[in-house]
Amino acid sequence: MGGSEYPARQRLGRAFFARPTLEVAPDLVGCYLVLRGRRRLVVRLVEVEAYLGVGLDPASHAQSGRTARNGQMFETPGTLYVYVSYGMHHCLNVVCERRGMAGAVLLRAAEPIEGEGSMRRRRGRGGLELSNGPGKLAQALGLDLRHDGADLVRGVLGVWPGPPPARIAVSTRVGITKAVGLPHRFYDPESGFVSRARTSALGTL
DNA sequence: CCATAGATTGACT
DNA sequence: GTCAATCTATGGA
Repeated sequence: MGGSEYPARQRLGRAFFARPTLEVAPDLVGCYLVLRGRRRLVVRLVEVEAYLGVGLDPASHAQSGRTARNGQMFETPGTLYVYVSYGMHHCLNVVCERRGMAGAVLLRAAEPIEGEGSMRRRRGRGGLELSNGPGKLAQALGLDLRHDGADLVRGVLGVWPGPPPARIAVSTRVGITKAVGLPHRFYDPESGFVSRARTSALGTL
């Protein structure tokens, strides 16, 4: 045990992320996101959304090709894509697909597992408000544009396998106005930290 | 150049 | 329930 493992097995490697975004997304639900800093922060991912590549997904930042903002979506799988939402919040995405092909999974909500005090200090509030939304999660972890491009396979931030949820619910994505019907949101229906808990699931995996 | 929408949140009626 | 905050990207004049 040398601090590179949480809780016991190895972190997810490049091959996990270098797959179609719609395969990676549901597999991330139940995984641990671990940040090694002054303190170790650990959260359990409970809600994610898939965003596809050029010409494949009108709601995706990559829909119309590469720009200054979305460049990381086209880069190495297993890296972090961070963007600023509504000019003030940060959102975290895990880059998928092979290099050159855009695709990313938005991390929408997670349960605090370790370092909750640190997260509460950053958020200025606690309970569900700690991390039950994409902007809240990024703020709780102290992640922003400086972390755009961070390597999840080798860096201080990583993803570890966790006990798989009993069920994974599928629904349409939250807060978009294009491609509203696509079933690209995946979450653990048993978690109270899921945002927009009232939205009804289309089914379960 | 100007207008507007947006993968959101928090404060307020 | 409504709405403002605040910045990027995009589309039209």
